[in-house]
Amino acid sequence: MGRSPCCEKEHMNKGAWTKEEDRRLIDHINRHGEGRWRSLPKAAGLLRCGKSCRLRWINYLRPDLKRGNFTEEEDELIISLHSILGNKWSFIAARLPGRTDNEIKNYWNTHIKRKLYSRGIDPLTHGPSDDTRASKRGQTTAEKAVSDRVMVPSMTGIDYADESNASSNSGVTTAEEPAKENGPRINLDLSIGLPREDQQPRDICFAADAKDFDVDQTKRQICTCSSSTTTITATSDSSTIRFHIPFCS
DNA sequence: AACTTCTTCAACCGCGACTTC
DNA sequence: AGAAGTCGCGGTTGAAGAAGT
Repeated sequence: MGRSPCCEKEHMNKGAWTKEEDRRLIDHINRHGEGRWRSLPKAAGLLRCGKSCRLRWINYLRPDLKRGNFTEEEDELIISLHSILGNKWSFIAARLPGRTDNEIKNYWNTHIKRKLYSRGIDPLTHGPSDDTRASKRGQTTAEKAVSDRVMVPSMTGIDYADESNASSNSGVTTAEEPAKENGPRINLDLSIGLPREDQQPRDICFAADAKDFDVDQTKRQICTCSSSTTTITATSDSSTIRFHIPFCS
């Protein structure tokens, strides 16, 4: 069967964008808005793949982008978000207005990693630096395990409180923690979504997959929030992960 | 000045998730 | 139900400029 290519590779421009291409893309999006990336290149008269147009707009041309150096506050925010979220650059970017996931990812790899090493902190585990564990490039098994197994609510403005284990990421067991292999393996597989049309305003959906984690089925529920915030807690014998969710009015 | 090595970051690629039909 | 289309994410690449020799 196979997937059809995202675009015709032949007769397509690749590499750096020219000023004229940028102008056409900006002009088209200003007139028609974002989206419909697949058909955009033809409509805008660009010999580019739709994906390439989307990336160029999101990472470089969007008017709300904040160009320039990262501030010390942004550095620290990225570090603390990364300690919770791992390489979930899009989630991290959602908390830094004007910054893109690609920009943060590059900044992490070129600046922050080095900064953390100089502080004696392992950027992968956010624990004490241990050169024997840290790979020189790419994601370790542990890091991948964390990012693979914790699905973070796709809303901005979410605070995470982890009461499980102050020294570990969200109390999640990882491939490099075989000693805990026999303990409860946490795979909350949480998802929190915006309310559907047929739900009451300010409702949120909370679903926990109980495959690997003994979640009380009563917690699989739709929680109605009557105040400006609500807290959802999932616990096992050894761990608690709490999502504290402020709502926008 | 010429060459090499290092650093940065825009852009590409592959894949999974989601949507549409 | 499932195939096809589309979007978005995260890892990786490579060109360009900076720094070092």
